[in-house]
Amino acid sequence: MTWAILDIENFYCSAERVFDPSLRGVPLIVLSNGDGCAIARSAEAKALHIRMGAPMFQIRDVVKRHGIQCRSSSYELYADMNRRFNAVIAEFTDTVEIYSIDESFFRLPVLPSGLGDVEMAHRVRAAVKRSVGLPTRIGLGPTRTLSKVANALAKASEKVWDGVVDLHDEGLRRRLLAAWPIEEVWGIGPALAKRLRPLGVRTTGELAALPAEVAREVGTVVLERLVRELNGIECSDFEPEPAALKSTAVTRNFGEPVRDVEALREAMVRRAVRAAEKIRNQRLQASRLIAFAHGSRFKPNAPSASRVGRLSPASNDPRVIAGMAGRMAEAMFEVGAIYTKCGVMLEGLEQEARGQLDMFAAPDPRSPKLLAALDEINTRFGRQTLRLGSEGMGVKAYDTKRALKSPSWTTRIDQVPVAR
DNA sequence: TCTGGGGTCCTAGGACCC
DNA sequence: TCTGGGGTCCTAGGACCC
Repeated sequence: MTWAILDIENFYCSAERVFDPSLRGVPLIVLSNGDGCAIARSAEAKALHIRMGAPMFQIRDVVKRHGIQCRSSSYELYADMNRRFNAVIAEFTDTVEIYSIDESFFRLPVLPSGLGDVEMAHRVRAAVKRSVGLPTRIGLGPTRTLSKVANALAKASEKVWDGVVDLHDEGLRRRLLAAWPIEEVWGIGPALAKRLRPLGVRTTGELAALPAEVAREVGTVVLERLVRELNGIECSDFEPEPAALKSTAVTRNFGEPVRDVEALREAMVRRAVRAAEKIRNQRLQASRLIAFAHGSRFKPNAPSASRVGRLSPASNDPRVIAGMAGRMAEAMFEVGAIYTKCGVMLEGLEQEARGQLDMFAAPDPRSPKLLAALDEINTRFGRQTLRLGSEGMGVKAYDTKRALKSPSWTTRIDQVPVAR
């Protein structure tokens, strides 16, 4: 069996280009929430040395000089494009594992077609290009980790490989891994690379040769498994079902810094309401709530505070969750402090209690119907149609800015592209 | 002036129990 | 001065991912 991973080239940029041809062939960057920094770059923008995560205020000159196109991120569009390309992969195989917004693992051989893996990979790429309009690369190997290395190699030398690398052949593998730096390997971050360097481990070939005990000592079982996988030994099975969400968070920078307790509480409540909505969508409830607020991490003496609370019984009721988060915001607020970000995290997620609720635990037996009505109204008429009084009304200075957002091409009927 | 958001896994250490 | 040996559960923090 073969592991394959398909990733979309410069995903957010490529997704923007599908519906806006004027963005094709020109340098393009997609910005983080609040239009703060570049989180996706087209090949042309990379050629102009725009770094991943570069803050806008630092690259403004280059952007202007070279006419680099900028877009705010449109997560609805990217999520929709993600559904589309996964549907195409699913035409070839019933073993698709969505790994991230722009990558999916799947297994080959896909169908008894008589074609080799590499040939099939090219077919999948062509189908995604034709049906969805997105450019891709595919890595193949006997384990997930090796397919990720193969994918990275395909990315690094586009011209040499034509978008598909297969690391099954041991000779080829030895040769390529010997020249591949460990920092580029899935699972090796800066800290691990730093600990491996003194041991003389700099290339992926050297990493693969590390004895298991040493790997475990330097890293953890995670590194030990990684080394095994580099040697072609599978350490993880195919996961047919997406794993249940264990925690979720809604955290945002403020559009304008916050200095008063009312604004902090209201912003916190808005995030809490959104977090509660997210877990209701998945029929989950939370047993732990963490609220935090802090100032700029680039400024000394910036405020930073958080509070942890237990939700007992577990809940997904915005009145409960936002109530607690709002009280926490008031409790952590310091007079004179300047806050630039706050957020709410929900943990200990479990399946929603179905059927009869505990009559002593449930504050209000009408709640399930009320929440269902809330979600239905907000789905039909738009988020925030029905809201808590404590959320406040209208757009506030602290709300995140998204000045450069493209139209909602695929998710708003009044904004679908028109062909003339 | 201006620097993203959202996840997972692992380990160590404390609390608590018998 | 002496003061066990586990087990489990929880939490905080580090490291990694995209």
